[in-house]
Amino acid sequence: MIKNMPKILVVDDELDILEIIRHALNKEGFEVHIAANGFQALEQTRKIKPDLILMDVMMPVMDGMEACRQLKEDTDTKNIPIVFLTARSEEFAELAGFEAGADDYISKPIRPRVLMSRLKAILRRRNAIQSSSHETLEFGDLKIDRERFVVEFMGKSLQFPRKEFELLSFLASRPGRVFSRDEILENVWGNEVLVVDRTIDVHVRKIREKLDERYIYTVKGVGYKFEAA
Amino acid sequence: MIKNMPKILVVDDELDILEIIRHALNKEGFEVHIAANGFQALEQTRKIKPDLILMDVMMPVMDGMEACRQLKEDTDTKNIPIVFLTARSEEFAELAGFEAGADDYISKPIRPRVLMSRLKAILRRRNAIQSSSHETLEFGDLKIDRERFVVEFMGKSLQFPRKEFELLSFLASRPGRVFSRDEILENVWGNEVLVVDRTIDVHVRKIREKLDERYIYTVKGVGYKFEAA
DNA sequence: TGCAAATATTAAGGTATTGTTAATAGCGAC
DNA sequence: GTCGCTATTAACAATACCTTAATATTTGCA
Repeated sequence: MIKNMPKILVVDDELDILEIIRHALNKEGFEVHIAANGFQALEQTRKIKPDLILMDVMMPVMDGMEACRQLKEDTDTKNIPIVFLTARSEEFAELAGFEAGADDYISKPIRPRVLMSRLKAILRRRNAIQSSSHETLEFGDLKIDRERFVVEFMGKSLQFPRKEFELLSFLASRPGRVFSRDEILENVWGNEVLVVDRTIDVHVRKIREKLDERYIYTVKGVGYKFEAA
Repeated sequence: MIKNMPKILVVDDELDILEIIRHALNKEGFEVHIAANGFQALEQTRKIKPDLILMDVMMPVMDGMEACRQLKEDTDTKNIPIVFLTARSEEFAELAGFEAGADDYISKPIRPRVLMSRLKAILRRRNAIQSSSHETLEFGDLKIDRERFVVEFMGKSLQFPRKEFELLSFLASRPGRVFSRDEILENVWGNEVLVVDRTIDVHVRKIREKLDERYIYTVKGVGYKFEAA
């Protein structure tokens, strides 16, 4: 029902600013979490896995720069974009933030419109279709074109629904390898899905129909695999 | 596997800023060389033939403007794009910079994402210009003339509104490739627009009307694609 | 063989995504 | 200013999709 809105962690020691930003972001539909210093930011980040962190540079306990550095060192968090809030004309701070791995910064005083458009621009970037998975997979008379989102089977071009395509594409990315339902859910549905695993069976059914009952095989008690033979 | 990364020469007399920029560019995979003034910049340029020069305007020994002028006079170096770093509201300096042959300038304070995207854009443009960036695209009875901003469809010449043209043109620039709405926003609307993504749908509607419901196809849950078939 | 567990299958409902229209705001030309 | 065109948004409709639940079938094993 409720769409999966981006989670944003806002970090600032000034409570009123925190509140203002929180409110503004909430209104846009973001899921907002807060922290009051760098240390809390680290904790929160590990807990909630935000899609983006908006962080003040100057803070007690642990400043933004240091928090940023630590987050960028951790494999689990280094890909989370970090946007710094800086006082105007803190040029050096900005450049240093850049070095620490920040993705952007926004000068105070904060203009809501600007804030929004920056955040959205950054988030948009991550929503680009993963370029790494753009190779087309070929197996005899089956071709999975990840660029066109099209499956070609025995000469015919088939439009697969998204989940079916992703599922097939995932399994076919490692032919022969058996994936458990849990692995499939992890990879095709994502981390926080609330889906019964019988759902996979249904998608498998549909795919098998379209592909003449070939390619996807059940390994009972284990999971599914893709096999070209 | 190691790609031939662009060489960038960074010229600034402030060593700490130089270091930070160097580090940041390195992280993006550029091969970075440095110089501390205009004179060194000339030397370095002749030696390493950088793909792009990022240069402060204000420097001792030889300022950026003068260095730029000299580089643009030399046949060997005049095609190397030069980007100036200028203090905020040095409008005059910017104008003078263009006169001196600069390709772009970036105002301090430097915004990381802006810096990167400008540099990449310039490098991209350079690569693109030689090949084919705004040639006219042809697909059977559809012709997209990017020079005249005109679409010819089944013999008739149609004047598309700007956004519709840009959208069609963008999708058609990589036929078959599916673009997510976010990618489309990023590329057609630009970096910092604040536009609801349903806007795309409306433009798509209008384009489809004009093109007889052909060419633009929806991939549900993913995005849109252009297909000539 | 028969039983239990795992997987298949089907159809139906709810939901997310897109389609479409119309209203509004903005911009430029005259 | 007014007219006309474009861009954007909002609101509603349409539909493709995903998921589930209920039931059937298969498989492994006692």
